[in-house]
Amino acid sequence: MLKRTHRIHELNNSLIGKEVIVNGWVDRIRNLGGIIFVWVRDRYGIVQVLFEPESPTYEIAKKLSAEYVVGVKGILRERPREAKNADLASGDLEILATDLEILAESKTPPIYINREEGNEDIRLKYRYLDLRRKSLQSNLIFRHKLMQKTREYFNSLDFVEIETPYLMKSTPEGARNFIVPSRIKKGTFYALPQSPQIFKQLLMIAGFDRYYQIARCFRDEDLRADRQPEFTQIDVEMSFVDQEDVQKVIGDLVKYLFKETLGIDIGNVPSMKYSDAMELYGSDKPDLRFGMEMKNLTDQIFVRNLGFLKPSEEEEVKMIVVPPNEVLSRKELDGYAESAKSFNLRLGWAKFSDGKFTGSIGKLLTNTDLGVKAGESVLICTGQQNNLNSFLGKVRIDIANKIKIIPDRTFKVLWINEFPMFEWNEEEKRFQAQHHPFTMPYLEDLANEDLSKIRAHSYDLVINGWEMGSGSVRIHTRSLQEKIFKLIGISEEEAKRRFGFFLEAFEYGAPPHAGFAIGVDRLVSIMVGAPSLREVIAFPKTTSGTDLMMDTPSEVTEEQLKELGIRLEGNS
RNA sequence: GGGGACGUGGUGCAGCCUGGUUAGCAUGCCGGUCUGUCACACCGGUGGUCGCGAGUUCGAGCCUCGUCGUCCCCGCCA
Repeated sequence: MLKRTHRIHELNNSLIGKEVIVNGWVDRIRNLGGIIFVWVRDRYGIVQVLFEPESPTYEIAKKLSAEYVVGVKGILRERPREAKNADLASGDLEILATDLEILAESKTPPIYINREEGNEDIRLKYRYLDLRRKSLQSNLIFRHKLMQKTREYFNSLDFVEIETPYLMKSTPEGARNFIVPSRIKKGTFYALPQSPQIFKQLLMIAGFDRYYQIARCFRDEDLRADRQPEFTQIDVEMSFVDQEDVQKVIGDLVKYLFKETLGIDIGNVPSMKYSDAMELYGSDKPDLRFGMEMKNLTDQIFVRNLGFLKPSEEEEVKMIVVPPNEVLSRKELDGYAESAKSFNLRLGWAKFSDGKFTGSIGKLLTNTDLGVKAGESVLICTGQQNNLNSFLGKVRIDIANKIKIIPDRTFKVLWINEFPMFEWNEEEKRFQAQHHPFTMPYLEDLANEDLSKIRAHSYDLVINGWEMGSGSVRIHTRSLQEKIFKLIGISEEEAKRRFGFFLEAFEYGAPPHAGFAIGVDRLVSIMVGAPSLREVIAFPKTTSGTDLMMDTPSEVTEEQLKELGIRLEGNS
């Protein structure tokens, strides 16, 4: 075998005149009749190889086709001045072939390796070919670098990386678990972890003090562009710390990662209260790359005269101001008013130009009340607070996308603090933990009769409108943990049955602790500008949770089922 | 669970609204000409169960219904 002497990026001017061997895949062939140019590609780059008719390799070279694997021996030389290619890193050089070995042939590939096109189902079916593409390779290499920098960062702060089990116990609340049947104890099941939450808390109780892990997590829920059934988290837990300490460590990590991988200084990460985020942006993950914050007009006198927009006692009135643009048509603005109705909201709009307002509520407005600039439009919406916030929050983002005011390659990172401890589950008619039931509530709020008013020491990291991770201060006493279980309707017996070991652990000296977890897939996606998580995962699943390459999930044999003591319903 | 978009030679798309003769374009692939190309060029050729099933019709890639798959969204995802 012609074994390589150099990887392609290592070829440079100092090697001109020397004999080199490269290994790689045939990327492109240009056969000019008398002379054949072949681009050979490896992980590091592309180099042009030249086959001349006089060479004994010429006849072999004629057999080459796309994606053949080759070893090429030849003399590295400078290209003639007029034949240099500035688009190629090795464009000043070429290899004059003296020997060629075909290491593997290839069928005509079903996707083009060197073009950014192709339907995703075919790309996923032939993922090993898709992964030959530059964009995917650089995404995965970026991801590798980010994980290495993460380890470097935590190691330097005396964190210990500890693995936790993938076969564990089903947890209450939250996402559906993937279930794994036990063969040895028929009729019983493991669950794959939604996160290593309980284990990392136990590690704190064990005294490890500072733990991290780059951990796989599993959630059996419906998928989206930003959700895979298995995903990776940078999981962190610390003892003898408060919220600020954790945010400092994580904030510095994110800052370090941006600096080390992209060379971007994101500055220190600012904080915002959950209630402010909802009030200003209608979202607990606000995108701060652009303005258009919501303005609350409820207490302004003039809204009493806004006709159908006049608020009732329990309603609010909010406005967003849209910068001058040529994009938003009357029809589109009317469209927002129309969709507002389906959320039990009332919306009117007007554009300010030539000193007056035009539009659905133009006649009702004066600029002494609003103070907008020429060319700006306003959308004013009235209704029940929660609906109003989430609706206008979505409209804000929708409009910003349409009028293209969201800057590219900009990263706005922030903390959202003081989340509500509980949220109402309408289906089950009970409160449940908004973060998870191990979260420390604000103790001064606990006396509150209205559970929705109790704040939690939980916090999210948000980048550009994406939830990038979340964490909390944890409960570390049995009595408080039991109290929280009770509040969310987990009975004492159930708590004991499912978490007895955990509650017991609190009785043997549990230190105050807090932690966080960052979604690696999302972080990498946003940093490389990938439109979907599938672009930063080597072997992702489709939105229906299947792997098109392996064709799984798939059936198992009768024998396998029998061993597990499982019988399928129906005739399958 | 619900809504929407898409499914046509190996690949990417057009054709569907308004049903009618050999399903078109690009690229790939095969053959030929060509000694400085770089998405080489030029000439010739090859390649299609129009996702699958049913229905309407004299006739379906096109209309209808169902079904499967991919993608996006809502629910869901502590």
